[in-house]
Amino acid sequence: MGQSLSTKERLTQAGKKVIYRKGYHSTRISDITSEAGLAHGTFYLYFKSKEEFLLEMLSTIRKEVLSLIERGISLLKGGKTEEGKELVFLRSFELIVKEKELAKIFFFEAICTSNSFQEFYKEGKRLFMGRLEEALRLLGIENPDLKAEIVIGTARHLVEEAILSKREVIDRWREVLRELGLFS
Amino acid sequence: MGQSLSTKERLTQAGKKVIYRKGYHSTRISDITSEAGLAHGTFYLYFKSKEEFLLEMLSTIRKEVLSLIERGISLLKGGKTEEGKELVFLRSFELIVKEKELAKIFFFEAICTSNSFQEFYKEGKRLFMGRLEEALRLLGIENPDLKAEIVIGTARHLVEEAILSKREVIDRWREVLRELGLFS
Amino acid sequence: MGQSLSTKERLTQAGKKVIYRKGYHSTRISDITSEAGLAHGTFYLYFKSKEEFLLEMLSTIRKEVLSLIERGISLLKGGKTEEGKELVFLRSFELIVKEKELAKIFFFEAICTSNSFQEFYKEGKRLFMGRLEEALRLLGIENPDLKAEIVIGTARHLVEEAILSKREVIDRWREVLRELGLFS
Amino acid sequence: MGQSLSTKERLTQAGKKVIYRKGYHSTRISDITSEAGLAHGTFYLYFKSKEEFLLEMLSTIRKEVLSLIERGISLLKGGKTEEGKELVFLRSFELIVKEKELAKIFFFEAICTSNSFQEFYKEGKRLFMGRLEEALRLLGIENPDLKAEIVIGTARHLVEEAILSKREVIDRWREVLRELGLFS
DNA sequence: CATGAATGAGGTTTCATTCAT
DNA sequence: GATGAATGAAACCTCATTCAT
Repeated sequence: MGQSLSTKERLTQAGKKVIYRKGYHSTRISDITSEAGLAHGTFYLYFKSKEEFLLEMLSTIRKEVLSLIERGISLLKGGKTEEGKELVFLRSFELIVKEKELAKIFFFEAICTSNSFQEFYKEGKRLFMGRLEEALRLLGIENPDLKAEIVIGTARHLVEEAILSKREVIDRWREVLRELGLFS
Repeated sequence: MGQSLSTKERLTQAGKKVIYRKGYHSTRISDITSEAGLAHGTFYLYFKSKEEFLLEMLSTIRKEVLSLIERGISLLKGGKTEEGKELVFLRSFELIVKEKELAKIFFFEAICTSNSFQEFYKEGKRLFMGRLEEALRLLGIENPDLKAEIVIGTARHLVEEAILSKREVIDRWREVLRELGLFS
Repeated sequence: MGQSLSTKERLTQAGKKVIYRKGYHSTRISDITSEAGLAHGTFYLYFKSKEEFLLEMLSTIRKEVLSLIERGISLLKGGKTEEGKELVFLRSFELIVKEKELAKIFFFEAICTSNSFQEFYKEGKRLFMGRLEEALRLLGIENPDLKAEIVIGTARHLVEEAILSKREVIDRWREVLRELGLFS
Repeated sequence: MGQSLSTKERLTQAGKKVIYRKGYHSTRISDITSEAGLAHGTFYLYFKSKEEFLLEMLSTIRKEVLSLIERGISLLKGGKTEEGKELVFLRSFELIVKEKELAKIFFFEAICTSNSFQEFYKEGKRLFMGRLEEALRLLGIENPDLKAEIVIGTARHLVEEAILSKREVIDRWREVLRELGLFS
């Protein structure tokens, strides 16, 4: 921290940026390395292949969001309802929107790259949904499984709007949560 | 039915099938033609390029769904509330789920193929949302624009489940509509 | 004559026109047939292949010009000097310029198509040169072989100007002949 | 010499050789690379496309000959008549004949490849002619523009003989120049 | 650690030619 | 004779990956 980034991190940052801009398929390894100011071959010192690189990007965002939600659930379990809700429903959403480069990669590149990435995406979605349902249950919401689907669907829709149309969606998301009776 | 299809239709059907299975990027023209039992070059008698082929697939599903919704809106305007709701909220959803090959192409290939396809997708989404909002307004629903976002997001989520996880989602969709106060 | 053209002739005329415009390599058989208002396959009822078609074009112009020159030489031999010179040096040049479509094909497509066409071109050139030298000898010109090379080279250059730059070259050609002491 | 050539140079040399032998259209990129002992893809590290490669070949010869003539003209302007004539009329011709591979590409491939190459050829010819006329004017020759056309046409004819029929033409060219009163 | 030249498999597209009607 | 749908060989070009320095 404060330190100049490691070579691997430079590649990751560059890849995030370039893939966000051009999409995974149109991004060449040399785009990433030249964005990072490194030689083409350097890429392969840190990643086995382009696919593995994508997987690393995807894991990052998946892990970050999940851990946020899990911390929220711990709070809920500890009786800190407001703080928990905040993390589970707001902070996690804001994180995704803030990390729109990674989010775009997760939501829009994962499915159409290959079947193994599709699996990765599905697994991620299942994990999100499970946590969400648990949170809703802890909050005593009726039909938590159904509500979870509505929440996750609408969230995804707004994230899409943020990414594809650069729309501001944070406030809208609060409205949605209010409408669904999850926030007041 | 039972009639032999035109060559173009054979290509379209084959393409739909193969792209659904392998994804647009992994599908080679020769995959499509050999699935159709035709020679490689035949493809180019009917489509200018692989991209144009994709566009045709995308247009098909977009047009079909939109026209269904529009017919529903006409009914709503004509006072036939129940029939209208049926078309706008149920039949259109069922159509998408039935045409899951095309739907997958629309929802998952459009965004990550090239910017022009992304625009096509965005335009489609805008059109869907506009119609949906209109329908909700005709039904006297409060906050029709907000509701439209929730509806479209959740619908998309369930379609994704149907496509990626082969989950049965028709009944679930009815539950969602009921939960949102749109059906009884 | 006066009759509508035969199918074969329609193809030939169309080919002449299209190849002049687009060049032999860029011209597709279907360009020729559609210019002629015929079906694609019809081409192959009259020509064995695209190459044979080119050969026929090339033969046409070669034959026409040679026969003109030969008639001129006959006149020279019969003592009709002025009429002979007229044919050999002027009419033949004018014919080539008038038939610029065929001339372009002969001069610019023959060499770079394949080795057999190169041979055809070389043979044509040898024939032209032989006749020209004979004519010059009949006229009692000194160094007829050398003069023939100068005449043929300059003629070709002006034809090129006419074809590539649409320059008017008939008068210029007369000046050249005068400069070379062949006309007064 | 004896030094190993750069990769780009190896490709250029190989291309020159192969195109001379087979013609531009019949030459595949892989012919060039395998002649150079390199992999197919290497070609595209040094040239954007087959067309750009051709352009480079064409530029080379055009530039070389023009610079020779321009040096000759400088000499003429400086009063060094004999040395200037030598460069303008003899050395430049010899250079073209020596570089017959490139000359063939310039004279026979440029015209029939595409319109942009045709333009390149026409521009080259215009430049040659302009210089030649200037030289003739500096030498006090009458009708320099007409003479320039005769000189350029005949030169081109002899170059063609050298290339297509492997004829020895240097001495013949001297005869031509003498016949035209440009050398003694 | 880093470099970047070289590799070559693989995909899209074109179009001369055939042939059943 | 005429048609035009279908064929499939070839050629261009890209780019992930390797490896000698």
